[in-house]
Amino acid sequence: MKYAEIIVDNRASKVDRPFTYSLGNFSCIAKEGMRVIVPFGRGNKPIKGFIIRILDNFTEDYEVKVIIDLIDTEPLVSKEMIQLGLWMKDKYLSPYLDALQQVLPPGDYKEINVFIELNYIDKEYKLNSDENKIIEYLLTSKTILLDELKKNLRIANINEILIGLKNKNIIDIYMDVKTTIQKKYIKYIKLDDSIAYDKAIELIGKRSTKQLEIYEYLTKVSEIELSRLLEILNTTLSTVRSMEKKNLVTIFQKEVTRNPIKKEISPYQKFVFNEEQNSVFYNIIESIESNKSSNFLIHGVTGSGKTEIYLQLVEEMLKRNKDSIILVPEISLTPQTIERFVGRFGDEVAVIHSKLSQGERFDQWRSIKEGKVKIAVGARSAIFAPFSNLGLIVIDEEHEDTYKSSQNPKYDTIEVALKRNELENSIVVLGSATPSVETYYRAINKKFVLLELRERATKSDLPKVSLVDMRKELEVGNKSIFSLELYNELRKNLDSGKQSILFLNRRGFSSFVSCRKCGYVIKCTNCEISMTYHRNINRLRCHYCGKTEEIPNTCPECGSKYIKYFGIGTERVEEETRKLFPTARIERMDGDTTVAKGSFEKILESMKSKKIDILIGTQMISKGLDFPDVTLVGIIAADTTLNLPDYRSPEKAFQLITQVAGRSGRGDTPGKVILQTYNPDHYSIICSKKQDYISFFNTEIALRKEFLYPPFINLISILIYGENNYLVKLMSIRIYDIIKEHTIEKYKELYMNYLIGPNPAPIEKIKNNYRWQIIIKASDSEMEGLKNLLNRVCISDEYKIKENGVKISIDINPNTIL
DNA sequence: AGCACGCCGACT
DNA sequence: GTCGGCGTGCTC
Repeated sequence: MKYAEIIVDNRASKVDRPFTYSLGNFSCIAKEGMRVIVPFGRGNKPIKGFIIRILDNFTEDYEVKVIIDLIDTEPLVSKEMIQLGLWMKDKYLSPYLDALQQVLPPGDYKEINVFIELNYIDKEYKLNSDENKIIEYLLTSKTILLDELKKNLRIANINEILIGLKNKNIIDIYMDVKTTIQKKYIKYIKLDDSIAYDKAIELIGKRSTKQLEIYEYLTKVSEIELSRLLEILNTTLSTVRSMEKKNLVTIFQKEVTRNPIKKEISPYQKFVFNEEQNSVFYNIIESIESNKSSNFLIHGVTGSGKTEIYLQLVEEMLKRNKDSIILVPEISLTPQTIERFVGRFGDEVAVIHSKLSQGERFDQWRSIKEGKVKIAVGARSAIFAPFSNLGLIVIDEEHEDTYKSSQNPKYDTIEVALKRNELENSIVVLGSATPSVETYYRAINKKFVLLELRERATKSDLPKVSLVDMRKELEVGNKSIFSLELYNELRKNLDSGKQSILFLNRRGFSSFVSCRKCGYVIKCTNCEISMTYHRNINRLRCHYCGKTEEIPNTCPECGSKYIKYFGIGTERVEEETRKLFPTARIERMDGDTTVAKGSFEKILESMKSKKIDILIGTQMISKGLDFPDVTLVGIIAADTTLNLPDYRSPEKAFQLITQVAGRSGRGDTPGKVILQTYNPDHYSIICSKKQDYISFFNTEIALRKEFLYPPFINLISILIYGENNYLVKLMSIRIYDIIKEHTIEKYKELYMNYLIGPNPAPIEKIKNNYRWQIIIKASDSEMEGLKNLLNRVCISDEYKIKENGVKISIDINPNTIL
């Protein structure tokens, strides 16, 4: 008799722990990763559960119950992936269910159905009576739900028999997910053909030219999508409606198949490496061949050809019959990277991105699990691609903060990759032009093999960056958002037919609205965040909760009329640019102009085909874009990121400037970057002007060491939030007191200020939730004990401090502490 | 989260 | 006496 630790399907935090059950008759066939039905609670209600561990014996002094049934015939995921999930649970203090969700098939794993399909009948093999019953049942219809088979046949140990049949290739067992998405319909229009031509013309009448136009058009095409008809003939629904009333046309619904339209991707040719690329590539290959499980950091300047190295590494993996995972920050941000992988490897690639529907997502997952593809390209979650023979994990632009999850489990993709590596013996390759301070520090300390690419692949020079002190511009009377130098360069570029990019890290028209008399700043009532003026809707908008508001004529505080807009956003940049260069073709790309599906790709396409002279955008345009004719990048204001109250903001500013600057001069013509700032003396600005990563790193790492920030220490952020500020504060104080009581003796001597708070978070309120924050600094060796304490205080509520409606979010080494 | 148990007040 | 209100505590 064996036993199993089972995670039960119940979201309540009180039951988010393993329960031990006896496996009874299923002892021999039950495996980790299978789903079961167990009796739970006093009423022994049957619920679904998931086996995380099999135990050979059981010695605790409580009674165990016996599982009712085994749902699966084989595990949903491998043992390694379950290990990975459990590791995340511990590492990031997340609930079991959330951690396991990541490694389980996408969608609701409880809704996965197992199907049995008849394959062929082997005449040589003699079926026993149970087997015969199953085959006979399968003959009635080819595919049967496992559940149905169990219910109708009532054969003891049916799972075992089925596996036997599967091994003899007589049946197929596979899984599929119930798609809960409703079908999508689109309105179509066609002529009612029971009305003859003459009769129809009479009904339309002589004055209705539009109706006649529609009628004539429909005789030609027979049927068409309603919205397309309106667009083509430039007419409105009311015209169509009046025709419908006369029974001239019929409007009907047609189901849309959700096949994502696959853009025709042209093959991407292999490039010959330059000397640097070659040495980096062989360095990695040698390490694979000598079977040293190793981790690498490729630090290569923008445009140094990192992608080609990844591509050829993947090719090497294919030769060895090994699988590869390629992670990119966010799929829509780097369409060119995707095109290159699909262009080179075609059908071998599964692409996992956020726009996939549930069903499509499951299909991609299954093709990976079943070994139909060998390469997965995708955003963060693709790190959990269920390959069985993983050889390579590439994390491109490893410094990007999308690699840290902000939902439970709040995992860091790089750490997960390293763990997967450890479990599955593959290699990890990180790449960036501006590695995160943590990663570079680890590389220097030999945790990664550091590989450098100092030249651009095309031998073009890095763009020349010139710094403009905007305070001096103001002194000489230039109140515009463009410095004289930027204006002149833009003009020059327009005249010579080159493309330019203008970057500003804030959308909207102005950054805040304030009263000149009393200084009152208009803030969102839900979020305590200053609201941004958006000219296109002529309203104020909160960038946290999306709420919009009328612009007041007088100050709500003092009643004065001197309400004014301050700061600039991309909308304003666009307007000013159009004013200065009325003939230029200008496009804006930010969160507001790319909400519509496909609009992002559309703008990139017109940029590629040189239908845009000046592209204005937010950080959306800073990554991975490669347009050879862009020779000028203007950074309107480099300071917005710099001034945030977060220890990482100098790093973020440096990375952003370097990445944006890297868009310039990637072709034959040397590029130029104009960097406008009000802080020309800040080390972040100075280093990015010189494009000197190393000196930035040296300055930053010294500061981190002095003020005790990562990588020298771990940060734990405890965010307590809820709608009742009093209760939130009360609970924060209780949590703080308990932590202090348990740590003060040991920690106080080590660090002066290891426990910070409880304070209102820098953003005090988001979506009507008041937020309080406690920050703990702890060394690696102290983490274990501390997490244990936090688990007892904040999660299992051993100290009974929980208040109704107050929630806690714990983040280990968070991205930002806002 | 559910669900049973139990301790108290109102009622055919 | 007993029915049912909800507060409390447990779930392998």
